[in-house]
Amino acid sequence: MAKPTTRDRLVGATAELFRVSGYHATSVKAIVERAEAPFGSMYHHFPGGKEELGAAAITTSGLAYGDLIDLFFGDDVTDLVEATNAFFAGAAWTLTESDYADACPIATVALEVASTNEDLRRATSTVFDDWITRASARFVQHGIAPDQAPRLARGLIMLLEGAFLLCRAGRTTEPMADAQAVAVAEVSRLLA
Amino acid sequence: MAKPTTRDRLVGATAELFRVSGYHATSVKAIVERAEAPFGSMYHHFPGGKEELGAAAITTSGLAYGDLIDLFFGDDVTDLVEATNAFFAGAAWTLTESDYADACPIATVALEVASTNEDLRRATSTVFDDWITRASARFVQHGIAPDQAPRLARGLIMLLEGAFLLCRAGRTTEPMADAQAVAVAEVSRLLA
DNA sequence: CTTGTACTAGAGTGATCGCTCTAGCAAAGG
DNA sequence: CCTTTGCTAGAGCGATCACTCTAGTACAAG
Repeated sequence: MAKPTTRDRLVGATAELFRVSGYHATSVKAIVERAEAPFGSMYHHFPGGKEELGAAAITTSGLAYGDLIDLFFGDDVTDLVEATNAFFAGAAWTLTESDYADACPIATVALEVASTNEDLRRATSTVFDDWITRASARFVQHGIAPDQAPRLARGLIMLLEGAFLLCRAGRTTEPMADAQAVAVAEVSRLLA
Repeated sequence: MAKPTTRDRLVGATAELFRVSGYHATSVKAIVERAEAPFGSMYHHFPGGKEELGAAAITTSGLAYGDLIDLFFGDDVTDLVEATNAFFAGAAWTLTESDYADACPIATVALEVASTNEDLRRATSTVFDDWITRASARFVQHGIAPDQAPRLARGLIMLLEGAFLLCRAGRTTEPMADAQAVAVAEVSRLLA
């Protein structure tokens, strides 16, 4: 497989560092080192500096993460409850496999910039909206009433994000299991 | 009312800045300026520097925030569903009143330090555990089965934290209303 | 070939970071 | 009175921050 372009490596390295440490704890120097890119190249590809690169990383990694929604709730799903169980179980598995480092790619940054950087805040908001739109469509496809689907989508995402927070803070997957139980109950209720 | 001690003002100022900007975007200089404290006093009261002051701010503001649980789910509550509605409605009101700045006092910091600073991670974990313990006791008091209370407590906290994230990112309280609906459904289910 | 464009490469910039250090002040104990 | 203790006060430290600047390289167009 060919080596990705310098620009792609920069975006990828930024996304990885954002996920673990957030925006302000990630230095430009650390990004270019991880990306094995020269310092000057970063400001060539992203004249807007760290902020522009950060926005690209949020959007790219956020939308890529959204692909998991189509993966877990795709066309071949026959039982929405079962898919929901698999979705949360997968999140728990990823957490333990990565020693609680690999959770939501944008949540940390989203909270950091929500009140302090309007451009980055909008980038995170766009990603969340994308997830909700995609999940809603999938839920309708699998039997949820159209007027209830966005509520369910937001509910599951909020449970997942809250579970990521508690799991990472406590270094345990117990909250994820509880989130899964609440999510399944809600899905079942709206299917009935 | 008497002016709080320098130490208390430092902790309070740190907590306020953490809530809006998180750990790494909050500088020691900004803290002492907001606290109207001399620079040297900070290192007298907190020889461990920013990290020790940060841990104190997390613990103090976290436990104070937990008092809201006893406020909303206290002895005088007769209808747990109604109390749950009031709890989430109060969170939504606080968000709009503060222009989406005043949400969870420790969530941003918790995600920032979860994988990078073990002492601070433990401080955030202790706060979350305190909330869950207190909420569980209140839920049992109001009719939830003891073996289900911790799950419900975690569920509501995760919904609240997830809602804070989506509300702040999107500058809307719509997710909080959806979280409220899911929470009420879950409370009702476990009361039946 | 020459020229132009896209990109690589890293030394060097001022600003700000967390923190250390010394000096001085206020009140209590003898 | 004098000394001690707890705290105030801020100048100054090295390190690191995001970023700028100049120079060099690779390659396509003409």
